[in-house]
Amino acid sequence: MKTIRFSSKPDCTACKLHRGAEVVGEMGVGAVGNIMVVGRMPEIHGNDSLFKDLETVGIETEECYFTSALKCQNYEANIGKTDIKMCRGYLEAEIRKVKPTWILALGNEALGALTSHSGIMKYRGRVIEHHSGAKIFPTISPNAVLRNPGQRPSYMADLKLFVAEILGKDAAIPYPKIKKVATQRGLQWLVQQLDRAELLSYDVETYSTPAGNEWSPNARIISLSGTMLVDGKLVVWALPLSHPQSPFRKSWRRVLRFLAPHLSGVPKQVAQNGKYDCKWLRHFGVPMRVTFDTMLAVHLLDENLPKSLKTQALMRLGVKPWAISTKDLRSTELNDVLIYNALDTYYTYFVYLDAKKELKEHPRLARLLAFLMMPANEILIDVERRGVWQDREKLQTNSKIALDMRAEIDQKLMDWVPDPSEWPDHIPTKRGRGVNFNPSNFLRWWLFEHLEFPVIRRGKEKDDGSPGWPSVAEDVMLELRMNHPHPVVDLLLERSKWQKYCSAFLSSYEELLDENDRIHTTFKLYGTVTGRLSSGKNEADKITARAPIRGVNLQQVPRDPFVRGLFGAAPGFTFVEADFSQVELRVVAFISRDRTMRLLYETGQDIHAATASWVLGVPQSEVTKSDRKKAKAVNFGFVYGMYPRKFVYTAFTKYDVVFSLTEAEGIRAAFFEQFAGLLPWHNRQRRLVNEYRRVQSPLGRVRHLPDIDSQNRLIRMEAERQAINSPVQSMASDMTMLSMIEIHRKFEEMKIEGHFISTVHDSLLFEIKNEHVAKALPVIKDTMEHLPLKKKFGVEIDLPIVADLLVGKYWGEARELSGEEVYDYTP
DNA sequence: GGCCTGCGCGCG
DNA sequence: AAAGCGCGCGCAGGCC
Repeated sequence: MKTIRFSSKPDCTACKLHRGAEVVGEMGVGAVGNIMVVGRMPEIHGNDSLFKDLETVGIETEECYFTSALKCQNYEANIGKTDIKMCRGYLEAEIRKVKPTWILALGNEALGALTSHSGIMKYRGRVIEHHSGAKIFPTISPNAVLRNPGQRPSYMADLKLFVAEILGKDAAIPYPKIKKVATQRGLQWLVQQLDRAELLSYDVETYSTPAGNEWSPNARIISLSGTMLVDGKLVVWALPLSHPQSPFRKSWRRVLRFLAPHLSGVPKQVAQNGKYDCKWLRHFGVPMRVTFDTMLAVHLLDENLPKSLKTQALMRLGVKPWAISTKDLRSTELNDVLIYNALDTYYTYFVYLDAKKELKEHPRLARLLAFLMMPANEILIDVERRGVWQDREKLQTNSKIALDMRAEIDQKLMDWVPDPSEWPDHIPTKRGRGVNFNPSNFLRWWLFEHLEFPVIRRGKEKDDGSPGWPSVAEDVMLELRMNHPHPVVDLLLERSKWQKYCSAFLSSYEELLDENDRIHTTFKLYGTVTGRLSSGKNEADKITARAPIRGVNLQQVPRDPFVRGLFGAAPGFTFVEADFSQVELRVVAFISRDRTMRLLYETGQDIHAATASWVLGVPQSEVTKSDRKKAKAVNFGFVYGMYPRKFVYTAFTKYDVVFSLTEAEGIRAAFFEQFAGLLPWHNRQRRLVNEYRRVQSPLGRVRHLPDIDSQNRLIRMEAERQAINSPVQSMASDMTMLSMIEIHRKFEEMKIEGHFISTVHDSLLFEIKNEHVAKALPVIKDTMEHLPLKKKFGVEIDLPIVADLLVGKYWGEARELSGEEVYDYTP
């Protein structure tokens, strides 16, 4: 292999980078005609850890040419586009000489130098053609990975993908023979096969506007595919449905209904993110289930890894991504759609096998999948389909009120706005120079220059080193109200509330409320690193939706009854909210075994009130509701590793109470003296994460924390705090999930007419037929307070767990029940 | 006009 | 010197 070394240009002064540089004009070195690796600065030439990464995925470093986008080594300068441009000539000369077939671009600067594109996170992993004919493959820079090891898994996945692209062929798994089911005889064949199959991995291709919405009038299933295990043999098939070229384009609904019992009768049903496919298939009359979801399994095994089927197939099976070109499947060749659809199920099956094997080595994770994730998934399919009832009239009334309130405030604010002729030209707004009381450049100019309020705080420093925007956040306004009272400040504070209500909540509720006055969300069981659910629109909506879409976030509904009180129970039903009382702190007491905290809970005391009592120095009997709220800040903050400075800030912004730094230090010291078991617990978690680079919850949920290896001390400390918080948050949310599963089962067994309709981390929401409320309440409370944790996970939580029940017509306006009322309920 | 990011803020 | 955790979403600015 011929190698080449360009002579360096130590006297280059083309851009500013040569000034103060450690190395000037250093060119690349390495082999000709094969792979060119382009980093950011010349350090890349001898980067041992990069060499190791490349060797790991099977790239011979002796056969590569190493060079950089910038030829000067200068860590002080702020690198701009012009600097990269000036260096481009050198890089192009190297490319002409080296004639690489592949170029691996590491980081945004390399991407910019090679393609003029910017945004490495967007372009990573895609092949881009260079004008020389070479193929460019961008990914993130190895230095970014060193600074932030959490990026490592996806970085290595990219490198593996790069190798797969170079080799240009798939690895271990043979390409399947796909049976196209397009005739009556084909359907008969499919029925026979399905009836004998022990396992089916399935997937649907769908079309609707907005995307991903099975309720749309134009929603249709384009095709359905499967990979089956029949008598020990794999059978792969694809069924065209509503596609212009499909023989079943007119009868696809009937075809589905015909196949329904045979499809849903297969004992094992595997899918990737199958909740989506189930929602669609159930909507069109096929009662499919998911007995094993590859996405959920993969998420449990490593919550940090990319979970898409393509990535998993690549990482686990070495299969190169398969794809079809266009988004609108109706105008894609039917055969292409079918192949794509079938390959999805085929590779899902192999990912399933691989994930199952891995789960065998992690029995606690396997148990979480079987006892929590899959049952929860099954329940959530119907919960999402059912939706939550809203009072349509109330929504209309309140929407109008909110809009009017905002308009009224705007009008008052206008009194202080000067005539546009007095505005300076430099107000840089793209959308004209209109008045805008949202956080905008107009507002910043108006407040801080025209009205001459002092700048309290600035946002993040900009890339070129200039100071960030003056902040107009709520805490800034609160401080202005205190020290520089002015009607404008009060009005703006009031306005931001109504603005948020209008834009984020009421208007989207109005758009999304369905014809049965119900509003829908999509829950994700793989949306968080701790095991909590996340809630919102579905993925497809986020990408393509322009029109109204289904999917509000049910976990951030303002507690103000003005908004929360819109949600409720449909006529004839009662709304029931069941809250775990202080469940996270009880779990802290359980895990840390702190004696004081345990004693407080064992004797049925209120820990927030207790903390309020000694922080504020008042007897516990005189602790007010707002005192208790302040104490919450103390408890949560310090338990999870908050320090005095931040505590002062949070106490002020979130709880409206002013502490000095000295006071805060005193409170913190007293807190850890009071709960003497907490710091030793913190230290245990720190030791564990440093030793194993991960932590586990008592139920066995794993949080990987690769950032513990960061070279940056602040990032390491962040990982340590996450090691403290994660097991607690995980256990608390798993308790909520288990409650949901158990209560759902009991409702079915006891034939209680009522449904679980939503959850917000430590609370469960139900809609229960009026006549069945009395029967349901004790079931809910007993289940939550006595979860079968011992039976299912071998964990005995030796502390009282308490659930508070609230009953009413609307959420947020429901009445809290006493213990007796739960067991002897009269409406 | 599409797409991305930073910020601020809704919730637990 | 700086140091709660976990989310999703809307707006504005700015790039292409």
